[in-house]
Amino acid sequence: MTISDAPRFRRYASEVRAAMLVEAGLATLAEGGITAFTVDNICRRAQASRGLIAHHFGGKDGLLVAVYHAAYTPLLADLSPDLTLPALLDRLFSKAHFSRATLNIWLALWGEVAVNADLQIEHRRNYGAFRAAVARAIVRHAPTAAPHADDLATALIALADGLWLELCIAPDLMTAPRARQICAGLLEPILGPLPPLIQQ
Amino acid sequence: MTISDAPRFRRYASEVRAAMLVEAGLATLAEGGITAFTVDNICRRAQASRGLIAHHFGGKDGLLVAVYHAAYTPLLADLSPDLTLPALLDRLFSKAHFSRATLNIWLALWGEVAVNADLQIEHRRNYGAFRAAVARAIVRHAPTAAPHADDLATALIALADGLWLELCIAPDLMTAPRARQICAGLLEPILGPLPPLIQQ
DNA sequence: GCTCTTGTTGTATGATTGTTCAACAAGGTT
DNA sequence: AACCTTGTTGAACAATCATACAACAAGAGC
Repeated sequence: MTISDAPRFRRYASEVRAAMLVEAGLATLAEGGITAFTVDNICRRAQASRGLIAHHFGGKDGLLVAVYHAAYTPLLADLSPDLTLPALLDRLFSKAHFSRATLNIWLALWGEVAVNADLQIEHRRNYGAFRAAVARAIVRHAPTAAPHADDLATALIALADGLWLELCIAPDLMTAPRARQICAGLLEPILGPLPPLIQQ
Repeated sequence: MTISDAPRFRRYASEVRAAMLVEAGLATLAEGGITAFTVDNICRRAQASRGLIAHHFGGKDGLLVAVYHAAYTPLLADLSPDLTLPALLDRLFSKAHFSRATLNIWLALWGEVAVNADLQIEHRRNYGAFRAAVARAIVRHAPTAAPHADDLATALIALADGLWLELCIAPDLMTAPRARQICAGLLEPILGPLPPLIQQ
């Protein structure tokens, strides 16, 4: 009878384990919404013990803030000042972002943001940065639209979010390319042609 | 020392009490999101004992479905076939509907719908009826748009939802009239003038 | 191979969750 | 005024929740 001396667990660097927990949190939100966002569920998925969330994030609320950050990261990455409008649309309607899993995560987060003051502050800051980038891209694409750039940026983001929401109702009908097409169809009379850069 | 013989509680007709619980459920969602949607919170708000939710709705899930219905009711009411497009916009961007409280309720519900199969079925049915009415109003307003009526209806609803979502970020900046104006601004190049019928 | 740092475990704890159900009483009917 | 229907109560229950913390051990440095 041999007693296994294989390590009972593995030690990770703090940032690595934190990232694993955030990833598990995102997956949990995608699968079960905010209701499923429990310490047990997340730690089970991350294959870690319950104590780790408190240890790395101070508690469940801390992890939720980190998860929120992680959700926003791909949208805010590489927002260079000379990002073109078609490139921005490509990003908004990419398969990775315009997906059911990502939508579920955002719906769960929005429901919390609407009601949680701390998340709200963070939300406004991130959203503000994103809208500013959209407005810049609009002006760059159609300088004459500059006076209404803010309204147009708001409308563009609203359209993207609303079409995205459509995935809740008809995930098979509302594909990313079709959403992009509908969005461009409404903007082109005002902003000129907005061809896709990448064929999906 | 007198012992009060005032009734310890009041009996309501089944439908009346059910409506009271639904109302309390809506208020709870508006205030605290889906996380606050608990039997205790709702019954406390409705000034009823805990057993009543099970008695009238079979359980918490049953109440949630009823609450979902109640949230959709004002949107689906009076969708007569000859509803005009400006009148429809007036409804979507009315102060009662385009409000923070209503948005919070919907964000909480969407987060659940995304993840709950029963709610999803109900959601698709209601949403389908609503979009059909929007498409009818579009064709009625601009018959030449008939071939793209479905896409336009989708886009219109998406815009309304997305602008509504803006209340999460800047409740003071995004007013109902401004949202209506932005929405009309995008649709008018395609559908012609869409003046508000009612001055808010 | 020893030590020391620190990431990790898992139990204990108390609060809160949704559901059940037997007892109760409000209020109309007779 | 006695009765009966049925809406209502609230305690009991098991399950689940987030957190705290003392014991543990992985693995790098020596």
